Amino acid sequence: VAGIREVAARSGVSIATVSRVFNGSPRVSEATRQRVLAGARELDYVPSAAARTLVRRRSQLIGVVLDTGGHAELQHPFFQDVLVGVKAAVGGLGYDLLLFANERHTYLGRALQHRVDGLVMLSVDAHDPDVARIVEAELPAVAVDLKLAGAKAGWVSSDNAGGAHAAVRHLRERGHRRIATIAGPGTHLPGVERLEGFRAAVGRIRKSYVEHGDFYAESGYSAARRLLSLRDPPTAIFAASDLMAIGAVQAAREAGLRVPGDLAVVGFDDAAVAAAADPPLTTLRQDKAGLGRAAGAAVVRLVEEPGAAPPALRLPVQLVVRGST
Amino acid sequence: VAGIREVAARSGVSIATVSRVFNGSPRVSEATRQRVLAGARELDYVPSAAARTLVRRRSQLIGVVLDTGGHAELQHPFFQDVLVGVKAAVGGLGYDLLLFANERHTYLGRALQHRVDGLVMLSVDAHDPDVARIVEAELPAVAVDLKLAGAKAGWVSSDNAGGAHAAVRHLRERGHRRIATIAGPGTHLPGVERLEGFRAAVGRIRKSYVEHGDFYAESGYSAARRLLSLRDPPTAIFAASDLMAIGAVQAAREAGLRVPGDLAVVGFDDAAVAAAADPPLTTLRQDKAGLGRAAGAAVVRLVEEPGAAPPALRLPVQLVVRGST
DNA sequence: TTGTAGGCGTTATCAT
DNA sequence: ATGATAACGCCTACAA
Repeated sequence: VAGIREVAARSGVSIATVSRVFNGSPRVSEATRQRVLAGARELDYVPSAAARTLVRRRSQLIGVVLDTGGHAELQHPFFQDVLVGVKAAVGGLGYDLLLFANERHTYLGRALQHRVDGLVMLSVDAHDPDVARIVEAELPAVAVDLKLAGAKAGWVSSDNAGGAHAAVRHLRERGHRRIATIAGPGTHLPGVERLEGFRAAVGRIRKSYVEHGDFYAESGYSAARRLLSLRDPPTAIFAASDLMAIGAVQAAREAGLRVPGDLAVVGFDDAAVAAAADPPLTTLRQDKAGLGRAAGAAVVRLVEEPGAAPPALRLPVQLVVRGST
Repeated sequence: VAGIREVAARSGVSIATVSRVFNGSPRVSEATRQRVLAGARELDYVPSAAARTLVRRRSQLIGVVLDTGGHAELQHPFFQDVLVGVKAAVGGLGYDLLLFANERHTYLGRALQHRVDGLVMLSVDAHDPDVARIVEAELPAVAVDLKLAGAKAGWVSSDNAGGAHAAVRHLRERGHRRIATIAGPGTHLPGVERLEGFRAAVGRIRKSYVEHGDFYAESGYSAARRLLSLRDPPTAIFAASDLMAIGAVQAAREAGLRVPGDLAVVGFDDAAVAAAADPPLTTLRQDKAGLGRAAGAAVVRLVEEPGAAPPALRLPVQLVVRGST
């Protein structure tokens, strides 16, 4: 609880000098610098972030928004891995993370309140008016899986369409012709793009071969049940997430089908469950931590480099063939 | 970017009055209150957290420490669920979370720098001298799975011993007599307590039936291989985590054993993988979000109520019987 | 009920 | 190279 004045007194200099030392100013003699540093250490002095923020108008904080009003919010394992990446990237660059928990204000309001230098948005609705406000305010912001675009706003995402394409190609090679998909919600970029990629890859497709889910297992289960009860059921299913794929496998089993014998299933994500599932899931691996690192590094660049171009980054995805196909 | 003075000017009052309005002071007439509120809304005014922190000496921030220097830090799925709980609890009470990412200082240093009101510690080493400093400093702190004890420091954890006991009882009922365990690291409370509970439940036990792992799958795999290569191998294994249990199942399989036919396996956590695994894992369900909520609510109580007693909380654990036993 | 003014702990400008 | 000192945006006695 020692302040700059105590340190100044103890080392026999003015507070201005102490401040200079802690800000790496070259205008300090090596002798005094050492003296100040020593005094500071003895008093366990640490500059107050609040005071600094007030005068510098920068907080060295990156805000993280992580809540979809509705569903299980940050429950999906995907977010944890991305968060790990964000943390690693911004931490290395001297920033800490502010995880908004208190829901009193709009995103912009909370950001301004804490004067965060930038924002990483992990699970927000594309049509949320709050998001638009952030872009307008030109607060540095990078979204994951959402095409934020603005002077200071960018995005990072996986190659969703390419992944879907690879899934279809893989299933084709395995001899499948009747390939259906359990797509994600049309409100999310991955949902949309994986479906588009799928469509482009299969060519003309009967409408009944496209079902929708919400990325969680339960929805994959019911979607698969609908697909399997068609008069001409698919022999392969491409699910837009591993959890939905697992739900689909379960539905297949209950219908007396063997996987991959009677039905092949491909997921997306390569979440931890994928490898442990029965059978181990063939899936498209996203570089989740990589997305996080990219997002984190990008906001910081946006914050620190005046003319930096907002990111519009696509990370590659990798087909991991396991037992479900 | 509007400050309190702009709002004051716009609504024709002094900044003191604006401040009173935003702090719920009763010494403001309803008329002016409305006028001020209106003005503030028009200007999108939000009080600066930095300025507030400076004068109030409280930040409305709860710090979260989440890194074990070594291993995959917050990689384990357990932490995500706990974090969800913490976020929900503190958010509802008007606090936000500060996730330390920048590793320049000690925990205490970072806490003081940001003037966080309290700390939730999710994955720290019991012997870390930094932790001791926090306790001494009497900064409100609650740890998960670590028996922090001090005037303002407490802890929450699951009923590890009870869970281990339930696992053994369950295996006994299934007819098993040769029961081994893959314990967690002796440096972590859950590792120690689950092993103690196991020992107490089985009575005398041959030393070779106790192996150690680090909670992750790979370590469970190798531990199980050692157990299965004994001249008198166990017919059942209690693993201190689901991931290790899954590793054990894999080892059994490679040894040509069927689960649960030749070898029964019980895990701990009920992580998402448990239900999806092959076979679905019998395990002890921890209320992970509950741990987080308890920790979050407890720190806030420690912060807001001067005489509050530090928590020393044990949450119940539930046996979930599935296909692996 | 409302306003004035000092201070919270720093940084940064101007002097010296 | 170092020292005064005015902000930074807000809260809170103390006055009115």
